[in-house]
Amino acid sequence: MATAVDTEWSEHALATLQAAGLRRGGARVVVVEALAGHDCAVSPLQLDEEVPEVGRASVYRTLDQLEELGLIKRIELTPGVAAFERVEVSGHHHHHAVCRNCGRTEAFEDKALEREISRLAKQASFEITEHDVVLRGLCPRCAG
Amino acid sequence: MATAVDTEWSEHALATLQAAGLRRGGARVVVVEALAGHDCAVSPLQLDEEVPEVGRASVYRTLDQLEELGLIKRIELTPGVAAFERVEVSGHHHHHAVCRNCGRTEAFEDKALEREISRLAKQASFEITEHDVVLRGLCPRCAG
DNA sequence: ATGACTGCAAAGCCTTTGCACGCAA
DNA sequence: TTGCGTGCAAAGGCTTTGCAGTCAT
Repeated sequence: MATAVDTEWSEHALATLQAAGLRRGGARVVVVEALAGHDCAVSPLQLDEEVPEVGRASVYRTLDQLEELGLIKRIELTPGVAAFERVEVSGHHHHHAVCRNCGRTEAFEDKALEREISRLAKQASFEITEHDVVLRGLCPRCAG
Repeated sequence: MATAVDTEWSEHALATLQAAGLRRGGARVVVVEALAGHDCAVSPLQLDEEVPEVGRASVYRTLDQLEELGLIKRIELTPGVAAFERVEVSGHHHHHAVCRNCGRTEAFEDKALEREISRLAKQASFEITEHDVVLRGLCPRCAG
């Protein structure tokens, strides 16, 4: 998980937007690049603070479009607060543990878990395309 | 999974509320009984419609208290819409598949999945007490 | 030139809060 | 009797929508 800006993703995202017939508008590009700098979930309002030059409505509109195109994924780690994460082209992804006291999160990956989930996805009557796993409890600091 | 009212749960819930020093107020009892009649997630507004005699604020307040006491669990199946489910004393529970087109949900249980999750919970640095798994995709009807 | 894109401000929705009355204990 | 519990209405917070000007193509 790189801490640097994910240029591979942002280029892919901008290309996909373009392929979908959307213009490379200023606000759109700025939001995509802001997202490229986050390795984990960001809320729309956080993002809006990071890019004061972009109107809040445009941040929300861009997030909608990116989600629609499968470039980002929506998750809700804290009740009532939406958050978005990049979807890597590789399919590589992680899940989260969230502290119910302070909201701190920890990301984790697990192959065995993914295997069970693919198995379930296949046996479900739905055509499953994504999944979320969230573990909740107390972080080391809050558990004292 | 019974389709009848879960009186075991509602009695346990009312007893727990009482043990927590809360009074057996009219609105509280009505909301608990309404919850006892749902086997899967219900939203606060749905619940409020079912019990017109109870003020909306009381529905929300009661849900907060029940969640606080671990008698119900909050999940978000649809973006921006909270939903609550009873927590069975037995610990027995299910997860959900949600249609991203029509919102229809399907509940499922899986022992192997639960095993993987307990394993992860143990190895995490957090003290994990609960977890959610949501599968998303298209239901048979929407997948056509 | 043309219509998509943007920012701003207003409107919407769900949820929470304030307050005075009513009821459980 | 006491103060918790409740309903109503107002306030809050996040998100969406309308509209007129601007910019990408």
